[in-house]
Amino acid sequence: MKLNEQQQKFVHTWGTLGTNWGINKTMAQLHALLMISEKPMSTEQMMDTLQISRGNTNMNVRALVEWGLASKEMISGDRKDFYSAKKDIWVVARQIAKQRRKRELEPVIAALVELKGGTEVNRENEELLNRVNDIEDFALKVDKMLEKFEKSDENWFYKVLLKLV
Amino acid sequence: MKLNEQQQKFVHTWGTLGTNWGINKTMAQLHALLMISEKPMSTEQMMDTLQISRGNTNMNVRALVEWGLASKEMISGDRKDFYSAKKDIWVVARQIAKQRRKRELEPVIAALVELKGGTEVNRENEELLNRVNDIEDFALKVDKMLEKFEKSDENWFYKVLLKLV
DNA sequence: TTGTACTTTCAATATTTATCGAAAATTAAA
DNA sequence: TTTAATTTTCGATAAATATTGAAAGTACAA
Repeated sequence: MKLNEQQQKFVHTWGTLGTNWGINKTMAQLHALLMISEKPMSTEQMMDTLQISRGNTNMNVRALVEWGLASKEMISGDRKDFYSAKKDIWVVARQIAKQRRKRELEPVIAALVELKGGTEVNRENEELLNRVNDIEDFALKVDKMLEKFEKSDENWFYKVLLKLV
Repeated sequence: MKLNEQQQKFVHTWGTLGTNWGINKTMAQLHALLMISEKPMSTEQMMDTLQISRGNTNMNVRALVEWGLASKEMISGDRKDFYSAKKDIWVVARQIAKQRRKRELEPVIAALVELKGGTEVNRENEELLNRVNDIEDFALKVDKMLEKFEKSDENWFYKVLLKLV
């Protein structure tokens, strides 16, 4: 697939954004590419278009599948695997929220709970316990919110926004 | 400042968390340390406690100040600079939201707007324009939400949560 | 089976990011 | 001023992360 100038810019921009969000460039660029491609793409096509290696393509496209942002497709009459992306940004946002909750929030909550369990309540640990309690409380709230978001739709989000603003 | 076992664990945990959130380990550990310290700390004390170099300490403590997560304090009779952290987790969360909005969201919105501006509306770019519009729309909504969050307090957040869940 | 098209793995390499430590710059007391 | 204490900068180095490319693995048609 040969990209025109605007399409290249988009892929590039999305790649940079990914970097800022802790997603690696290749993964984000593959995602961008699949989002603007009308047909599912093969590994070869993706390698060609983005000028990256086979291994890199394979690893990152599978990461996308694991994140629920792309899916493997079979095209009859062809032995290759093809991939396409979820194009609905709300679905994408929810999948990302899900991953981040799992990877960034849950471990902290677990760690804080464990920390509290082993901490003696005395003058020396007072400040520590205050901090841990506050953070845990906050983390649990954010966790709940994300959980809700994961299960909701665009319409819900829009309503919430109206209430807030 | 000599940390007891629990305090060390806390600093360590917060450091790991920071890493997952794209904040470097030292910055997060310094923040944790200042959060559980009852008194403001000097560069020396922080270096000692965390076993890190002067340069590293200086750079990261200044990053904390820049993020609004710590502040410089003068202690009369001492020439050194001392630092202390915001201890209210709500304040901390809001400051982080502010930074992330500025660094991760605003550049995307700008890039998308620019991209749209230079894109010819034709069959070839149809998919691209759809994606860009959707993403822009979503990004603007999130941006609004974060903006609101930045200006609100714990109580507001709690109310919102009640409505949602 | 065997050969072929395709996918996956992984050690080597490159790139990016964080950290150190010593020199330079700044600040404030003498 | 001069001097000493302290902070900041920055090139060198280390650590972490991403990417390559070739070899190994898999699946499927003949």
